[in-house]
Amino acid sequence: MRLLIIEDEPGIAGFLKDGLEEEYFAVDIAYDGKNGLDLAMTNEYDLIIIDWMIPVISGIEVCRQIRKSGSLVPIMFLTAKDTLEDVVFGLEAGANDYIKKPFAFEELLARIRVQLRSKNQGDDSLRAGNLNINPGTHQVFYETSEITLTPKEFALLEYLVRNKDKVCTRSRIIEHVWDVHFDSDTSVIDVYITFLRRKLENAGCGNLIQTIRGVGYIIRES
Amino acid sequence: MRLLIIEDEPGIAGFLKDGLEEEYFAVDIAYDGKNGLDLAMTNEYDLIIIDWMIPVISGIEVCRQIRKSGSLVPIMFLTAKDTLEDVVFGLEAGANDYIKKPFAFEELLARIRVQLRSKNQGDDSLRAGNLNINPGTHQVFYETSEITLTPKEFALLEYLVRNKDKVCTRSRIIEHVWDVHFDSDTSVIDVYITFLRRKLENAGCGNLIQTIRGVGYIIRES
DNA sequence: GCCAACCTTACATCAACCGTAAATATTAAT
DNA sequence: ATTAATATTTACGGTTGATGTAAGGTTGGC
Repeated sequence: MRLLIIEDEPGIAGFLKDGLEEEYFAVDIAYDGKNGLDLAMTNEYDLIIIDWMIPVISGIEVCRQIRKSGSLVPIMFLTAKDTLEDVVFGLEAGANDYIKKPFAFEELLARIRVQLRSKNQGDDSLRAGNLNINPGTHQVFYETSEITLTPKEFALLEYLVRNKDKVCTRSRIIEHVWDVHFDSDTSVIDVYITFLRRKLENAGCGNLIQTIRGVGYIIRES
Repeated sequence: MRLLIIEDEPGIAGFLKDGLEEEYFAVDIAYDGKNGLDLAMTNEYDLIIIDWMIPVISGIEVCRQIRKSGSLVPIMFLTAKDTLEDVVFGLEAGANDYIKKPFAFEELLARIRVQLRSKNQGDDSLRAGNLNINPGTHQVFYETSEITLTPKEFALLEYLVRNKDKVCTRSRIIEHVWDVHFDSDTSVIDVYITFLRRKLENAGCGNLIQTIRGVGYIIRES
């Protein structure tokens, strides 16, 4: 899952990036509104966190612009202010949630998961057949046995399962799971698909990930 | 469906080509306006994407020249500028749509499909009798059973169905399904027609593609 | 019957993908 | 700080599968 953080204080931005990467998110940072808007328009994020007070273009304006472009990506505000008007303003501008500074990291994380879950309609855990993925604990189970994955392996599998029954093209995988936008000249994806397949096979869950030659990969339900 | 991209930055051009080829488009690239115009005049594209700022001949001039030649091919502009005058200029010059740089690949793809659809008046999914083609997922169904096709097979069938009830000449087929690297004067088309007929036959959908001797092929509705 | 166009099959070529291993980067432990 | 362990990336030969070529067989029109 890929997040964008638009926050001008390097301290907070770094703190968030580190914390969220530990939770296996791919995180991009912009230090002002203009840059943030650019990134938001050029990439497909799964969630965007915007500070209220940022230079060049205000947070609320960034939010409006994103919505104006038709995007439905979940947006969360970080705000020092907490008066009623501000909240109303933020929600009117198209935000999905907001959190007051200072905040506990745990709370932010919980709210992020709520947004990502609602995006995925309903169910908390991700499934594909008898495979069960828990984004909160980063655990993967096939039937009763747990499969141990490294962070990148987990992120890749999570992405494929979230998009089950849809073909995941190489460009999209590299955008969402890695932070890369251009360099299409690498074979990391292949290697990680191999890693995943081996571990799944060993757990008795073979043939889950199918190759679509020249395009990408797909996990088919059933 | 065959596209022409006129874009001087190799990074962006390559990124677009890769992404669009994953979507089964045949893609040609020109790195300047002169070259682009040459290609546009000598080949029959289904859509042309032109960057505003390109060397030798400007994007807008390329667009004007194409229109002057009588072609109605959908043209999309990539533009860093976004002032009203530029848009008006672009549309006056005969463009069908424009998209601001930087842009999300998803959005570009959506707009491309809109242009291709409107060309085909209306319906989103392609049909011929009980055969159903989905350009978004690259799937083909006959009644309830899915037919698995390779990219070239798919592209050929898609073209024939988009032009159902019209005779598709060999040269037209080559123009739209293969790209500029194609070495004419071979029997690839015949071979792929054979491949398609076999797979369709196996799915119970025989006699769909008819031969018009000396001219080409046709799929008749009903 | 003759010719040209088309169909079919077999094979060659090329690019994508797989799998392994080695190199590099990161993290944890001493 | 150094070392060890683990994770990630790169490199590369082998394999597979899609695509293109060529050649011989078949069909249809004259």
